[in-house]
Amino acid sequence: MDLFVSKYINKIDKKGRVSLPSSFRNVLPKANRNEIILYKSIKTPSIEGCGVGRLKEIAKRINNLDFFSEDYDDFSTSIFSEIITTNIDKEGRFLIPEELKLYASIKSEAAFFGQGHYFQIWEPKKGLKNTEESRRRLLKEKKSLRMMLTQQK
Amino acid sequence: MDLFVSKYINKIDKKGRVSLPSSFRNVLPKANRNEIILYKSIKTPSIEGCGVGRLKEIAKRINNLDFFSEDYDDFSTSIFSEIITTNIDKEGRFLIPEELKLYASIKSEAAFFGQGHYFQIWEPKKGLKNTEESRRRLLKEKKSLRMMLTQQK
DNA sequence: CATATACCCATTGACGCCCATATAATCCCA
DNA sequence: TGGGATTATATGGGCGTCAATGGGTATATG
Repeated sequence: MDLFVSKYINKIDKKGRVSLPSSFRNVLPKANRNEIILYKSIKTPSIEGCGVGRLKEIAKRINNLDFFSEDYDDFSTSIFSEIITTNIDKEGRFLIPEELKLYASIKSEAAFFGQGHYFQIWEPKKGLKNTEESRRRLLKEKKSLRMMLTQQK
Repeated sequence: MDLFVSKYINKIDKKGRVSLPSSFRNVLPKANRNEIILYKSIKTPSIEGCGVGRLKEIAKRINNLDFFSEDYDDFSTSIFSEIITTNIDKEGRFLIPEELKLYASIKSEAAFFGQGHYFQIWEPKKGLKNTEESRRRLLKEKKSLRMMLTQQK
């Protein structure tokens, strides 16, 4: 499986280390399996992360925005200037930078949420609450969620 | 046969393992025959499952949504973070995650119901009851059922 | 020199792999 | 075509490996 899926809650130890879930590590290309990038989510108080390869994809997405719009500057500033690369140790752990932990209110535990081509890191309670709210919003339009899950190609 | 059909009731052993019915295993592509995805059914207290190929389809569809829209986040959160991949061992068994067992009230036995391109896993009694109710609902609209069953292509 | 970070080692529990058996389905040949 | 032989499926259990976690120590960096 080459997608970030499922959710995991891992502990942050005294040294600030936390294990990147094993299934997430396996999504990273074998070449750069010891490095990920992290940045503040634009829309939620969470951290987003992915392999370094995904940077190009993000750049493309932002490039597709209207160059002269306010959004363009806002997104490129918010994302690119805030990106932090982190190393993963031999045991599969990494350090969440203090600034990002503050942004996401993360203290002793980190909840990892698969998002397909990237993942999010939440303070566990906030993350679960966010999942519920997302689902509630979507269920208001049952048809679209069903379609997404059951449609045949 | 490349569809999930028929129903089976299998036991869950001490370790939590349960056999995926052989005919279901044969529906999975030989390439990814050792992995399936599971998620909570939207409309019923049951688990739905299918091969990983379907997940990639879903990923593609979500990826085509506007990256910066709220829908994008809602879909990827509700789907990717809720999906769980499980491995199938050499004997054709897999583990049903605790959270999903709770959701479906599954304890010692699991009932598998073929649903064509996917399948459902139920607590046996609930599953059979659901089948009856489904059929009863259909019979109330005999006309449409007749049409469905007798129509020639 | 002080703090932060990487590396190494250890522990625990969960999971995957292997082997075994009983029942059911299929085959195969006289 | 009957019936024994072979294969497949569902199920049980032992055991090694890996993931998550904790901690000691070396190293780097300012």
